[in-house]
Amino acid sequence: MRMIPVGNSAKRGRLSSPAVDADVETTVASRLRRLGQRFTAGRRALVDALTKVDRPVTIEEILRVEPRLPLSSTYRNLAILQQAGVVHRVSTDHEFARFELAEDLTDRHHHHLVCESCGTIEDVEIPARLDRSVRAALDELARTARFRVASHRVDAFGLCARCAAER
Amino acid sequence: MRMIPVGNSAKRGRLSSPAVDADVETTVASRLRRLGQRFTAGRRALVDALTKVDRPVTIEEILRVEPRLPLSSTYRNLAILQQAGVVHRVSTDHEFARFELAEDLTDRHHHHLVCESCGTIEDVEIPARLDRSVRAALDELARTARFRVASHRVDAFGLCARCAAER
DNA sequence: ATTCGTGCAAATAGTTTGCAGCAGA
DNA sequence: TCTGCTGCAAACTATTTGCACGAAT
Repeated sequence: MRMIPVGNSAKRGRLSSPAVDADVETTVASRLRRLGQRFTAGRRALVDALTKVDRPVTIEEILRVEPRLPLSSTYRNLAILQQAGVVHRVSTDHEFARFELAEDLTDRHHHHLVCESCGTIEDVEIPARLDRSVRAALDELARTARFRVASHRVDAFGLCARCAAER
Repeated sequence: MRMIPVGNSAKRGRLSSPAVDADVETTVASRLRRLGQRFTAGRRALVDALTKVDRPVTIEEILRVEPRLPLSSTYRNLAILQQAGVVHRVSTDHEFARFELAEDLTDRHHHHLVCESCGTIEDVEIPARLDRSVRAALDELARTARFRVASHRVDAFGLCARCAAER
């Protein structure tokens, strides 16, 4: 398993300190409270870790950043945070599940470049107008199937720069 | 069986008979041969089962249709067929992996309506022009990340008609 | 004090693999 | 005949859960 540099999101005014955006903290706390759940240190560490990386990460990657977190609590807390709408689980063809912060916490509707070789996922933003067209088309098709669309996903699969170089 | 007519090239008529299209048989056989693999009865049964259902199915669903297939051989053969480019593995947020025939065998570039409640997936076709726009936009974004796009995916998540009714 | 979270260890479950026999080219 | 496919059972591994202790309200 290779080391992946933990890059910081180029978001305006984002802290580079270990602390999480106070805004995000408040939102997370209130969403947890809504479920009768507490915003404990372990959960804060998870949100922290996910804030620092701007792409979906595996549990292993999270534990590499936060080695003090026990495996079982991490699974349990990611599930809770997912229920609270704070974390989004991204399914992949690779062996490990990946997690990211929910879009409404990052204010960045994005899509994914999924490397079929190493499983790494990069975030990208497609033009808003195109995204709206996709959504409209899906809504229209869903109508025929009486399917209720909640969200959509546009992903690209292929080879990341690193894996392409290794060939 | 939901067909949504769209301006996509519907080159070949679909059979409604239980047997697999002879065309598909030939293609599958040759792709297997390319890997030094045989087109055995078990593999034929798998292709058969996937041809009959027009959506990604779980192993359990396959075995319900073809109960004579042993579990381990099914996993092994699906992996082989995937390598041969005959079968495509669809990753989901649900517990089971799902499989479908490769698009170039069905001549139907399609996308998915994924039910977040029961995990069932329906196929839909979005307008070809929109699909091309999506692809172009992803190619453009990928250029920046030096990512090589091989394929893309446009999926909708929500509630299928059946699950929506149960609420 | 009581409820909820934690962390270890053990269990679960989808998937993979070793191996002996069988079958297709 | 000779590889390679099959099918059973056993192994593997990501994830989940039971339980007793600790923390927060």
